[in-house]
Amino acid sequence: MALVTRGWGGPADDANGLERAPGFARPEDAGSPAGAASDAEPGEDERPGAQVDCGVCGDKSSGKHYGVFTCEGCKSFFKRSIRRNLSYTCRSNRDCQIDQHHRNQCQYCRLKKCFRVGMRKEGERPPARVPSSPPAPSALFISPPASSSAPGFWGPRPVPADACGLSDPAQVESLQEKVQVALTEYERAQYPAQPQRFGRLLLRLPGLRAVPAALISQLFFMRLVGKTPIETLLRDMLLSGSAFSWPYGGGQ
Amino acid sequence: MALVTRGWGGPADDANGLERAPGFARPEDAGSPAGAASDAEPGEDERPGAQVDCGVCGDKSSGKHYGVFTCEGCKSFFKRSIRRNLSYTCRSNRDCQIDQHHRNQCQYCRLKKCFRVGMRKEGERPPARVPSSPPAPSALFISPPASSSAPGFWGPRPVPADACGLSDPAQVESLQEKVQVALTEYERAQYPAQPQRFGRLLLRLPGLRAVPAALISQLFFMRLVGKTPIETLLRDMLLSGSAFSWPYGGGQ
DNA sequence: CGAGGTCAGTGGTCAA
DNA sequence: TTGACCACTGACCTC
Ligand SMILES: [Zn+2]
Ligand SMILES: [Zn+2]
Ligand SMILES: [Zn+2]
Ligand SMILES: [Zn+2]
Repeated sequence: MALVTRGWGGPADDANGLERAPGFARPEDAGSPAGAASDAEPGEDERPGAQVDCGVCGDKSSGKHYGVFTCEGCKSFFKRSIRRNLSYTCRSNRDCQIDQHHRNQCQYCRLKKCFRVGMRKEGERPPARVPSSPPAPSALFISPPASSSAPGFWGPRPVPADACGLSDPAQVESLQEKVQVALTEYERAQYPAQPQRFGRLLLRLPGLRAVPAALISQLFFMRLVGKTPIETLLRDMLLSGSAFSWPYGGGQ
Repeated sequence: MALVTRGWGGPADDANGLERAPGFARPEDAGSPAGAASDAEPGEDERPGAQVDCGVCGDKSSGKHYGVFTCEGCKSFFKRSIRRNLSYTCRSNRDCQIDQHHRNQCQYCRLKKCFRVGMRKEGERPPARVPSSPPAPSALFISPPASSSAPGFWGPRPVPADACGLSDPAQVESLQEKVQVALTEYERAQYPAQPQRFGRLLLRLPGLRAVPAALISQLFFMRLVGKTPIETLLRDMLLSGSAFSWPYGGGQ
């Protein structure tokens, strides 16, 4: 089984995967020419009366889940991965076959396939009643509610003195606020009974600022992203949007 | 997600109950600032033409249901609860935030809010347009959204060094958090389009702490409360609850 | 308009 | 950790 770590952005790798159906493309189709994983037959989308197969593993689907027809297993797997922000690692070459009998062999490739066929956490078009609704609306930028481990957070007003190469205060401030808002939403969603959490967390920042960034980085990010400089990671995340791919997290 | 039990005939366990708002809402267990997103009152303003929000969770309402403007979700939830006589139990302190994104976190508090804003089966209080309920909601601590200038707010962790006569850190912290939560709700209600406001405000605190309390007091509170020491004012406010009367309520 | 019903989709559960 | 199972939710529909 694949190694597991917390915090992720998407499965990743070359696949830069996640590039959802660009503009207009049947979400189902995605499943086929995945180069590596080819199983679910694209063609047979919906025959009246015929059950649609799981877009991820080809098993019998139990309906549409997270935007795609999938089986109960893939639905639960995706749910758990999203919910707990799990991150997996492939022991092969990230091109493991994902079908009904092998879907549990590699979590990394299974999750990757989930994204590839278009599964998304929720934000978009959840039920979409009556209308056959195929107009695949923007698939770009899922605008994820922030990764739970919430990296990229810094200081209040002034640009941190030890920040490297930052120059545009307004831009920096804007980014900081985006992250703060994301954290607000996350906390409210995860701890609705503790409305004071966000305030408490925020007021820890000034104190944390007194700790050298290098030390913070080592204490908090080392286990998560290995020796990759957090600055590099953040830059990549911000620039690549949802297509971002995490470097390998060292074993947990 | 609150525990559920069938049939709530037995008034036995406190756990359930949720005494309906008989006649005119009883203050409900005071304490709880409960209300989340703009805790709307039954009276509620309703401008013709303007969309009214759900009185329970703040989501868009789809019309009046069971006597109150509510969304489809709260309407169905209330219907199911009443019809099947469901009884829920809160896992926290019965003061969970109920808004569009948290309404499913605690059924107990959701139903409680339904009753509080005036939802009822049907045979009761018809269109009774009479705002018979405005009688000062709850006597104790209206827990109003805090005056915008938000006095009484201080520092993060440690009791301010220049605070006079404070001795119980836990108590102080508890009060600070109450004020912070109040400010959160106020900001959310007043500036729904600026979710970052609270964070920005909170992060000003560390900087403000560097300014001598006496100066702060003079700059911010002088015009508001004259020469009355702010400490005295706060003490009186906290001790007298809603019965408190401002020195001379300086102009706006 | 609003009460009432419907059911695809979601979330939680818990043996295996 | 997986996934079969089932209660709950809420957008939509009918009356
Ligand atoms: Zn599957
Ligand atoms: Zn693999
Ligand atoms: Zn509602
Ligand atoms: Zn509750």
